[in-house]
Amino acid sequence: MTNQIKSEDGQAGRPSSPSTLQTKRTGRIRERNRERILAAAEEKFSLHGFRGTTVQSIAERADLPKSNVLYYFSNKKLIYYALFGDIMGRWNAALSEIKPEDDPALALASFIRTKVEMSRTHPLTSRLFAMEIIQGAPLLKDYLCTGMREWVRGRSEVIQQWIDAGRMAPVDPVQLILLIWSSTQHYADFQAQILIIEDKETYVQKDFDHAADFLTTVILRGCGLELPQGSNGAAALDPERAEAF
Amino acid sequence: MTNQIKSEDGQAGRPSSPSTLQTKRTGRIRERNRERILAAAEEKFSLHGFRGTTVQSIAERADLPKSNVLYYFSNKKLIYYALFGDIMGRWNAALSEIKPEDDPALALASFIRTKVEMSRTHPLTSRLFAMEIIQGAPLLKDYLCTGMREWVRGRSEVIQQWIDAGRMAPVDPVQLILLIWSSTQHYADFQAQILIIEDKETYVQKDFDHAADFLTTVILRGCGLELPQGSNGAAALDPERAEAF
DNA sequence: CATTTTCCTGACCATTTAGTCCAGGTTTTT
DNA sequence: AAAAACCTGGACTAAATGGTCAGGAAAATG
Repeated sequence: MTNQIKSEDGQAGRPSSPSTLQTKRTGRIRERNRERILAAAEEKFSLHGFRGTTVQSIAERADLPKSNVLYYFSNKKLIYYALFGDIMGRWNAALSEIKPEDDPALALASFIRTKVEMSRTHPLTSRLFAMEIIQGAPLLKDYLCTGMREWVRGRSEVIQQWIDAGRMAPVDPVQLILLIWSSTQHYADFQAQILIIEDKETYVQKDFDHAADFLTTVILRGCGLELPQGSNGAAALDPERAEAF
Repeated sequence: MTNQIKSEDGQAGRPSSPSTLQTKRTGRIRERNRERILAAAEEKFSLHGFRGTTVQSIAERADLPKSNVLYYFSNKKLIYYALFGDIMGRWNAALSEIKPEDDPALALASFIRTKVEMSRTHPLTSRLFAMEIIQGAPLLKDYLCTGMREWVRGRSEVIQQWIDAGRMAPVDPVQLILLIWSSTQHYADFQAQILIIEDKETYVQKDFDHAADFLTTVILRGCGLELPQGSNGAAALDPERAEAF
């Protein structure tokens, strides 16, 4: 939440409101080009990692001369840093808090669905993050040590309370979070593999829905939970056979 | 830099039977150095990807001069290729077949456990594979198209038979395989993240056992399955509370 | 308008990298 | 002991890469 990786020139006045439109016209170009560079960088870094990506290739993708890229970001590392500043903020914003009084089934289902949706809408971000972690998180280590550890601790405490209250099966909360994390992340990170296995060219919305349904069904049932009738996520289970279990 | 890579599997240079001892003595050194180079390469490639890895760094890790590395593998790509040749073979060997007459619970539990175990014993391999997939599997594409697609198809057919026979809940078999794949793979690929979250320096055997127990419990239950009494994998569930579900 | 600020870029540089070549060396096999 | 296989330091090349910089173009400002 408040945790933001630094870098990223902070407020960077967006010319959004009509009042500031005139006063803050300076920087418009800067903003636009920054975005283009970061978008290109996300693509490249997520594909080849930090070392494997050249500034030149980012520049080409952004359709700018290399000099111009280095005018905005004085070196490669700064681009990388800036990217993660954006990313972690976006993630924190997307994943809502859970509270002890929430319904466990609904809360977990929502978590799963949001995460799958993020795999769909931001696959590059997901892969970039994965790359960074696989490489030992040299850059994110600090952030993870504070931000994410807190994040996980908070959620697992709530889950533990659900368990203590007998509202779900007693499973290790941290492991549960990891399970949801990995299984959802997978749809973005291992897209290539999945597409090959399923013999498809691309994912469509339906595929993600199907995946989310499946994960919700299995994981919730695995936690001794069931979605309230009519809730989203029960579609994966064939009602004919479902009652047998 | 005194630390060098263990030759790992050792099947190569070991004079196994007296009969082959004489005939295949030539090439012993070749074999040994090949192994060393490949082990070093696996480490480096899994850390920085293909582009991000230099031949020099591989040579240093293998404690050999660069000339020697290039004497064995005339270019970088050949090292990378050779690695995957080894890897896919090892994987296929490790993951046993499943048959319709097997017990679903036991078979899935075994699959999960083997896969977690592979995350423990071959984390580098796992990460290397992950990297390759994230990058779109430029090299593995062909293999995946034949080998892995077949592999998945075979397993999912068996799972489907289990479902049709009413021996487990009706879930999408392919999705189930993906779920097991991702959740187990995760312990190797995202090791850095997990260690940070759990505030540990390294994994120990116990951690992997715990993870395997958890996954077995949740996924099996998610499939409407239960391990026969006394089987491995039930330990994660507190028996006090277990009966409530 | 003139001037100041912001933006842009081609040319340039030092370093790294993959890969070649090879002559002379060592070790192993026969 | 000869032959075959293996090893290696170093010198070299051609391409690439990260990064610098001076000076010019465009835009904002007064």
